Amino acid sequence: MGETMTDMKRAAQLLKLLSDPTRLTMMKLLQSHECCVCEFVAIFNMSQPAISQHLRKLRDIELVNETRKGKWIFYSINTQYADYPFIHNVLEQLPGQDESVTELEAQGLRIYCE
Amino acid sequence: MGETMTDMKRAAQLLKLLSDPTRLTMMKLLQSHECCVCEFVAIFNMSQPAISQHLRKLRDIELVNETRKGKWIFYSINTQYADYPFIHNVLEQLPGQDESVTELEAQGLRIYCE
DNA sequence: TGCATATATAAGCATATGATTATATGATGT
DNA sequence: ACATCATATAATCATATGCTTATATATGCA
Repeated sequence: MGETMTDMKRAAQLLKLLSDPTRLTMMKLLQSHECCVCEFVAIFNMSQPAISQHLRKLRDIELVNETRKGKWIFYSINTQYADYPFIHNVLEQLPGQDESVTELEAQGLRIYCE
Repeated sequence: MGETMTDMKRAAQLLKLLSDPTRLTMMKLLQSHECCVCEFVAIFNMSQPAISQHLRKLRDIELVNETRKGKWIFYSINTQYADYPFIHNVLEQLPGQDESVTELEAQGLRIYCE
């Protein structure tokens, strides 16, 4: 069990993507909930372009999928991604981030799409 | 099993340390062999100051120990480090780097200290 | 059609990163 | 004491990173 990364440069590149607190938390959140951009903006209390730029990095290597639902664009983890097991294993070691979503719901900022 | 990181910022900081190919490979190497600086210089074919500076970053947070043996300074993993299980788990997913050491031995560049 | 909302992109900028060269320190051996 | 080897540190520099502000694009609704 546990496929190993074939290439150290590749592994380092993936770790670099995860090495930003915002992106790392995003990925952890996405493990349990799809999120749209405006939810991330509320959770991280960060400007919308800043959030978009973090998501772009995750999207560029296809670590996340984007799906438009009406005026929102939802992001989700691309579990089909070749090196996803590696990422998954790292994320598994991190504390859950569900309070962020709970808080978001409490503030009425959670976006529900059918 | 598997203690989880308490803090996402801390986790991101550690991942950043591992996110450089040189440092990541160093850590993987150190999992099986103590190494001195000149061995790293030979393995990575990189300048001595560059190697020293990577080691410094690992040393600064006490992820590695240094021990002087004669004129050499050997580095080893500090397995007592609080977040070492986290690091270890990441490293376990990476391919072994033993060929580097084998090659080093073949070149007669391996340093043996009693 | 026109306006608001959601998101992406571009440009600019301050700071971080990782290398280089030059120099300092510390141990070994004569 | 001196020369040499191993390593660390300092200064410098090019590039990368992550934010900001401004603007573009796409959808939904009156």
